[in-house]
Amino acid sequence: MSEDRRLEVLRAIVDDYVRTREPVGSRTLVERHRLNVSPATIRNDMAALEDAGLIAQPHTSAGRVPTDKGYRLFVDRLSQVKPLSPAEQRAIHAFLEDAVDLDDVVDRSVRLLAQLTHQVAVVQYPSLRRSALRHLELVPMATDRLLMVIITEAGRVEQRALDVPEGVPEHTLGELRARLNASVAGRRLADLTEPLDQVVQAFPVAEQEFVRRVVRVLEETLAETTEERIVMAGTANLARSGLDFAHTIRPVLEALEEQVVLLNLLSEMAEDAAGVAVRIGHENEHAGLAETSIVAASYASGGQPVARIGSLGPTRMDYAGTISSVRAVARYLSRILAG
Amino acid sequence: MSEDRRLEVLRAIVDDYVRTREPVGSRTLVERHRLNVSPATIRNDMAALEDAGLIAQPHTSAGRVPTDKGYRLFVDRLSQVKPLSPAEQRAIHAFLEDAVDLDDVVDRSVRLLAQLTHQVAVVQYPSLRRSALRHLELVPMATDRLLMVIITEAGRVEQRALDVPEGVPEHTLGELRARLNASVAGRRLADLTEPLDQVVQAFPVAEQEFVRRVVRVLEETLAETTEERIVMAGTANLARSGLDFAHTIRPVLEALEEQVVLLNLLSEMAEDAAGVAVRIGHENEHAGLAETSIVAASYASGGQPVARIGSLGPTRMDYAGTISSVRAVARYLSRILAG
DNA sequence: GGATGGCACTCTGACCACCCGAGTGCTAAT
DNA sequence: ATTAGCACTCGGGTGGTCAGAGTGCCATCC
Repeated sequence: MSEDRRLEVLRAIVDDYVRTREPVGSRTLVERHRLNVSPATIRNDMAALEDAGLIAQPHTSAGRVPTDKGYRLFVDRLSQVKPLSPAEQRAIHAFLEDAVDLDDVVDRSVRLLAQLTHQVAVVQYPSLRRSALRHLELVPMATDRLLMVIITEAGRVEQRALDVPEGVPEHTLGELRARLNASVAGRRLADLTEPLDQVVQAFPVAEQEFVRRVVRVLEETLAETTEERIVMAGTANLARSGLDFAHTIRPVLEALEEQVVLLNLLSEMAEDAAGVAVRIGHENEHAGLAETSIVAASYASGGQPVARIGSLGPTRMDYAGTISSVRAVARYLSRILAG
Repeated sequence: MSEDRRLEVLRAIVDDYVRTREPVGSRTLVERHRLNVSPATIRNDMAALEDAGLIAQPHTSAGRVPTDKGYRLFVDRLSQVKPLSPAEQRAIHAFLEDAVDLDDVVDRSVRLLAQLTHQVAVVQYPSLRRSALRHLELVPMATDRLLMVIITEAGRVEQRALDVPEGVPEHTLGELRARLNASVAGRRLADLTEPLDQVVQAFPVAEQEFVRRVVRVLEETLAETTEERIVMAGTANLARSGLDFAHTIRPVLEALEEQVVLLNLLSEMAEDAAGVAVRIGHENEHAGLAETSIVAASYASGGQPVARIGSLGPTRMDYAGTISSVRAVARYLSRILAG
């Protein structure tokens, strides 16, 4: 009983099942794929695959269906990349290139990915923490209130109001603004503690309390993870693949409404050598996502990965195609943000 | 044949059908509601209601179901307000009050409304156009590039980058900033054209081109409707009421993904005396929403209505309850934004 | 003239029995 | 190790029957 053929059978089962959504039996398998052995032989292989927990039958006397474990092995060892056509590549690039600002880039990316994969697409906004800073502004709103505006290399703009002691002179503010910009520009949060300390020291002791407060708010804002945002598109595609879910798509929709769930998920996922991460069915902690798989990849801004994008659908998905699409969009997204 | 009783019968049919999701027949109707007449009488009334297009039967020998027109009449003349309990009112207020900024307020509002109505809730961000401005900032990003930050009374912050001629002196920028703030603060877009004109005139001719450009970008940004944003919650509730839709919830999800559709819808809807607008089934232009009803109300900031919130569900919905909830949330939202 | 009781008619949905086909596992032969 | 053959299982489709809920209509009553 050849090990190779067994894996070939698994691959064939996954292919067929993904295409037809029907449990696949031994006869149809030998007919559709050119395995030059008899159905009986395949049955033996299937029995072995079932023992190994890679496939299962929904009920006696039905064909076989891949299990999560089966899909996992398929993804890790059997699926071959399905490169996008040059036309598709051009289309992606052209579409993203027309974006006018960061919001627009993110919006276009997520729609694009949803359309390419026919699934639910999610895009995480560039993390403040991991982004390099471009500019920082302090705007007086009242005598005792400042607005801090932070602009990152990726184009993200974040603002935060803070209370300050009354009567800080305008020139102090101006100096602080200048020094802060000189020390933060082009740096990321991790490299910021020391330069910011130096900024504080540069001021006379009497003003240090005020400066320290500003610096602390800046650090807090950058470190804060609650500001992580996600956008989503293609939820309607879930309804189309509704038949792939045991009962309803409700638990999935519920999980998707909890942005926290998605954010955790995306950040937990470990990427393989090719830069793509895949979570299959029950590998997801969240119960509502037990029947869904997620394909994710990081994108970069200024050379550094700053956030992730992903595609989510039923475990019965076209993994090869989805992986290609996710990777392609991530790559073009990085390219746009770099330019 | 009394007209009054006929309407009473319609009301009973709507009540029953909303509660049970089953076509309601003459016998069960007299049993459940204390109409002291015989089923045969009700049948006659039903025939009349059907002639008037207010109810219909899914198939011969089934009970009756309200039509869109029937719901419409019910909403306009028959439904009585269902005030929220004081406990609910307090809960709403307390929940919204804890919000830390505008994003948070909007986010909480939409979740709250989804939970109260068990339907899909949408909240439109305060319109820039209709909001009063609080502050305006000009931040130099490069020698030939400015960032304009606009802050509204409602707390919305909007930014826009613009190219400017090289070498505008710092003091010109400072003066422009001061003059702009003096002339826009507390005003809305409609009242802005003339003051802005005066700002332009206040500068020497040589600098007017630059100033004019800044002013034009400001006006554009405020006028632009593409920046209108919507947030949504409770899509999972659609799955629960999936049985209320002819086939799948897909067209509904698709419509919801097109923010433009929702924005148009919300802005088209005309509010009645009580400040609530209702669109029922086919009254919606969009085909995907032909089986859904929408209840919307405006909320205000600084005395002026600035945007809308709404609740969307199957036509077979609890109109009285939904209307109360939408109105309550809109009112508390206005209160929070005023404080 | 509106309300009612009676009656014949219709349609749906549940239940049931049945059978066909696809698929399996096992065993014996190659 | 592969294969052919065979007995077995199970789901799903087909068709028939039946009860129930509901209707429309007509004659009758107040």
